[in-house]
Amino acid sequence: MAKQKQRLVNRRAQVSLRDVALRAEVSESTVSRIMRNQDLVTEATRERVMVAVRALGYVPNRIAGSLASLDSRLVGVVIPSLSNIVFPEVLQGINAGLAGTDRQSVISITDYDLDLEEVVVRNLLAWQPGAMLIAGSIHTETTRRMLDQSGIRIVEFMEIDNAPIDVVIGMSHVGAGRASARHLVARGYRRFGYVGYSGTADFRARMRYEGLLAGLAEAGLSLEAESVAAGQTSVEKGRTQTADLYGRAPGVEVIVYSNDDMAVGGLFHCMSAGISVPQSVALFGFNGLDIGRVLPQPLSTIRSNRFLIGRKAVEEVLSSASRPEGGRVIDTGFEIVEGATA
Amino acid sequence: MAKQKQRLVNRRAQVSLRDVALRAEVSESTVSRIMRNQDLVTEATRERVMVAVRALGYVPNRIAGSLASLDSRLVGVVIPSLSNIVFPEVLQGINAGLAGTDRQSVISITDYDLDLEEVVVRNLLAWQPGAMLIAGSIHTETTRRMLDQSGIRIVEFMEIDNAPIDVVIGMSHVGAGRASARHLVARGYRRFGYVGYSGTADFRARMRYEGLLAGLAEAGLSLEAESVAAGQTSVEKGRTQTADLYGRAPGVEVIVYSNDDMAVGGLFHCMSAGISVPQSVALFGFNGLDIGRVLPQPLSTIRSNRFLIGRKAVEEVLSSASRPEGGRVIDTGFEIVEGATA
DNA sequence: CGATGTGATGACAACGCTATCATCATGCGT
DNA sequence: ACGCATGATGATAGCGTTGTCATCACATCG
Repeated sequence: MAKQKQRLVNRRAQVSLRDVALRAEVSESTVSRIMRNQDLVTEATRERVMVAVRALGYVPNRIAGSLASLDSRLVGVVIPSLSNIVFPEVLQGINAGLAGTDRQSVISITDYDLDLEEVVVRNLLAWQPGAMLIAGSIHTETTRRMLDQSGIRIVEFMEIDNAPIDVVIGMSHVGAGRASARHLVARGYRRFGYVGYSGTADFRARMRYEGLLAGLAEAGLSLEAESVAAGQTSVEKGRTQTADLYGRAPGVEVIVYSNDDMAVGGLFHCMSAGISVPQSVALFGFNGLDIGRVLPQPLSTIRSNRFLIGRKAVEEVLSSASRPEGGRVIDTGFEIVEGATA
Repeated sequence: MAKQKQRLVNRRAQVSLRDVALRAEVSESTVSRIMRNQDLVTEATRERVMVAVRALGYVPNRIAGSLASLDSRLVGVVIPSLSNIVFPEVLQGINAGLAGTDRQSVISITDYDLDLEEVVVRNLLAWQPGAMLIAGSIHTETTRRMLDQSGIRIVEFMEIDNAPIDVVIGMSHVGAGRASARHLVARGYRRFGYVGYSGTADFRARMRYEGLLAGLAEAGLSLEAESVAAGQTSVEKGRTQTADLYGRAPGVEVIVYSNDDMAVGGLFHCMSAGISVPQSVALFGFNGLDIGRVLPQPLSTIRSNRFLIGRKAVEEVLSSASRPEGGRVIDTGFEIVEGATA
């Protein structure tokens, strides 16, 4: 006689496959097939089962399904922030790529903190995602190892300045910084200023900054002044830092910004302070945000394509379950937007 | 003799609890306890197990864990869009509320489509979330029933103009529309124009619009002209629709916008076209976005608090696992921002 | 007319954990 | 020395699905 263990309480709560099967007088297998739209089921049976499904308000349990099939149909997404508009834009691209598939994204935020990123990646990996999309290619050693050893597809997106674990998608930020310098030097500017925000956390902003310096150095130039704010990017900081920098170094001919947010703030400062742009001082941003295009004076900047990056990242992981030999680099490029501020 | 079924391939892939237990020469129970930080384990044993965990690179499988414990520790989030900045702002609040807890949000986008919302809610419910946060309180009958019958905590956020399933958090958009009208009438404006975007999809914009009409009616007034663009909100549309409306009805004294994006576009149009604001025409927005504050001319608008809405929504569902009797309405209010454009 | 598909359904063991109960030393009071 | 908490660990039955094979009723064909 088998020993019977009895639970104190019945842990089962929800309507399950079994309930539907009992009600429709078929096996659980049949209900399962119908719920997954597999064929091989008679129309009459399907109808009978669906009646039971509707009557009971049955909703399949994907947690159980994922465990049984060893496939969660989840895609992990890791981004540093939601307050910088570029990341929601990437998310839109990811969303567009996932639309119509049966995959679901799970998003986590790192606040530009590599240690938090490590925690977040571990927690996401625990959900057995089929792929992981992560912003940037600078991680802790442990994060890299976890991602690598997971065996799933990994896309590092935004910048392509470093070696990939699997695939990187984006543009060269060092290249963009250098391109800014060359472009502005070619237009005759010689006295440069820089306005940015806390350089330590945002590696891409730092890469652009370094590309800028390198580009200036090629022409035998360097920055005359810079003003960097702490914390996250904002239009307001662009405004205050521009006031600060231009007050200290009114001789600069052009100010290069870490990004468009800051540059827009700079333009607003100039408009308010009666500083003519680009005659008295020229302004140059980065990102190519929509807002820059519709300003009274269109912003001169470099456009990257965040939506495309997100969509291509998804396309890449959906295209194959295995990693390409030796990694892959997908350059989505960038484009100088002439504008009217430089 | 027991019949032995053999799988064609070994479906097991990952390092599991069993592997760790074997290596550390303890039972699976003990490893499980340690991974969940339960006490009752000797320090020596814990150390031995952790060595094995690290050696094997073991990552717990939350799908299996959730199934066994009947608790996914997931919070479903449903929003209409990522391209309207207010939703990422709510997400930030949600993220802040969830930080430090062991819950993880899962986000889905509806594109302002109630049928898609239904699909998305069903798919999210399949993940057995412990709570669901959903933008708006207008849903299909089926969506409402699914949410209601799920038994989990449901927060409908953004507007509080309708009856809750469980809890609603936000502000009255009809009230905000009416407040705009009263405020502007009190300031002496009589000839009103309206600029917005496709009213059918964004119910909140429509509520504000109707509140505006109601407020104007109180003063015996009505809209002299309106210009509504199709599709999603953008600064650019604000600009083009303003040009359209002001061209057709140059006599309007004030233009009320569906939101700040559009209003900023309107201001840019006026700046470019040399229309003095607010002398020739006044502009009034809605949302209280950061950008409005730092414009050369601060935007007059109504501020809502999206971050707060997100954070409070999370606090509410974390505070209790059961729904309050008869529902609950949490008003986060709104505030008229005087600005310089009206 | 029996062999042989073929299409529809059922049975049941995984999947990797957690909850629950069982077990087994120890220490302690009496 | 004995009974009994107490603390640490083990054994095992689920959790709600899916994958795989088995079964069974018919139709088809040479």
